[in-house]
Amino acid sequence: MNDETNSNTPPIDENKYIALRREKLTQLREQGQAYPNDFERKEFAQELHDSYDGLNREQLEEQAVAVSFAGRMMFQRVMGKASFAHLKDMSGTLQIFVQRDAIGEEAYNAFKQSDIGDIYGVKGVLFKTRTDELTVKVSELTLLTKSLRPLPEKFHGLTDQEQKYRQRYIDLIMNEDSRRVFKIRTQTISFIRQYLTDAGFIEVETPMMQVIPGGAVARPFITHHNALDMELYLRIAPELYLKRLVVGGIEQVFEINRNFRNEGLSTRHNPEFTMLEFYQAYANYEDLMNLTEDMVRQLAKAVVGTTTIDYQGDQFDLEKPFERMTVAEAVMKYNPDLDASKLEDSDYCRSIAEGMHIKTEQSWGAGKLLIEIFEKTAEDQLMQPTFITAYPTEVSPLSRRNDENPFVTDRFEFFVGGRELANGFSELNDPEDQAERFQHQVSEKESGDDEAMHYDADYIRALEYGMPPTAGEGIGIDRLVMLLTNAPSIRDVILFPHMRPE
RNA sequence: GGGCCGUUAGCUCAGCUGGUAGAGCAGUUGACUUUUAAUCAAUUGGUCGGGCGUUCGAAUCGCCCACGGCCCA
Repeated sequence: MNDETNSNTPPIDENKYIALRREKLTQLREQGQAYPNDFERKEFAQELHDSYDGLNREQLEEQAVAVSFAGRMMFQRVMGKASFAHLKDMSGTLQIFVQRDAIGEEAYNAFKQSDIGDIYGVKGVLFKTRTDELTVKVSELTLLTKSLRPLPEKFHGLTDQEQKYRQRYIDLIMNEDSRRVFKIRTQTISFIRQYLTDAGFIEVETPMMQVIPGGAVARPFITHHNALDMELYLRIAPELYLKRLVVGGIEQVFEINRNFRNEGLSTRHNPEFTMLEFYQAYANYEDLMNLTEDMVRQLAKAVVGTTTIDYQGDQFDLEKPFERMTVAEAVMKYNPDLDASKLEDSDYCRSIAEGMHIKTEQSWGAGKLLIEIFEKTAEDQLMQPTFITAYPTEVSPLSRRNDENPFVTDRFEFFVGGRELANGFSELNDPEDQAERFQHQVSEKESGDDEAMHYDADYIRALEYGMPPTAGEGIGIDRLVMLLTNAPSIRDVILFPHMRPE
């Protein structure tokens, strides 16, 4: 960073606490290397607890276990000529016991000057206190990093939502539950990756910057490539690229990566979010429902140890077979007064929708109207794990038509707690049907729907080479993690959620 | 985009119908060689989110703005 950028840096908050710590840092600089990098950390807190918590005082004393341990000081208690402190590392917390007579008067006085948040390396021998807490009796103590900013008070921790999101590092230092959430997130992604790999799927990476944003109905972010002087779109979905790979013979393929959608923010929407998409040739949407059911059930067992999920006051059972019903069945279940035989009649659906104060467009057919009715009256009632099938063709431009009823497609969405977690279908592999559907989307776009899809000519060309019968699915990882961690907002499961600049 | 709520010390929060801004923890100084939200004594600390207005007087009332939270579209 040069001087100019420094001078452009807005001043950040300073206060007397920071000033006092800066003075201590200045002294450290005068005494030598203030930021040493030669401490050799050999043990983690948790492995020491695992190995030695079980031993009694006498056994520990006999073994005289020497350790070299480092961490952030989260707690310090000075009692005259001896002090206790807790050092926290990535794995957990370990107590240290520092005595003047063991490390010398000069070092001990320096230790008394330290602040909560300082990072220490210690060498010493393990012992147990009167209350049987595993503790390092320190023989050598090194201040590795001076902390200049005071941490939140230990009892309440950091509760301010905004600060948790903007300064996630403080949140992670202070809140065990936040660390737990992000650990479960990591474990979730690892589990899924392993599950699919074990099932013969191959993981790939496809473009995040696309010339034609496809694969979903959403508004994209636009960016610009200088050398080529052209607009590019951040992807809204990887779908069309993954299906090109199926054409190319990668018959079972998946990607876990970020999608970007230029839409409003809410507790369920972040502009960038993580999606799993996977495709399997010679499978249909029912195979994928079965796979999803098994994967979600096993995932829950693996990462939270139970298939009974407590979520914001509700309880969901992932053990018993997931319910399955069609869109039309769901609409009738929650609107028993409707005429089931007229749900494919656009005039009928329009009058019902308008009676529900749904804002409709003239161009909408029965399928779109039916989905609006479904979303308004049924979706948020789907609490227990439920697959909804038979989505109207009109709202499923990439899905294969149903053989018996071309009004609907071989598609499902998966709901838990009233929230859509997954969307899958037998893929439309008829290039001529796909071309027509794209054409329909283009006319929607021309009549003002800026979320409608573009015509992707190369994708049609790929299909013309022949894509085997295939089923594909997308699972929203963030929402899945919300469910598993009992998180009320998507921002709680994204390390650095999007915020307006301070 | 609309509605409601919030923004006060480093952190967590009080602050009534307008009258010199408070607590706990943290910090500072001192005591204490097995503490667990340690204890004891003393003590510092504020542009009350920003701006404008009403008023003799505004953290408090009104308007505007910023940021956040929740709900709705």
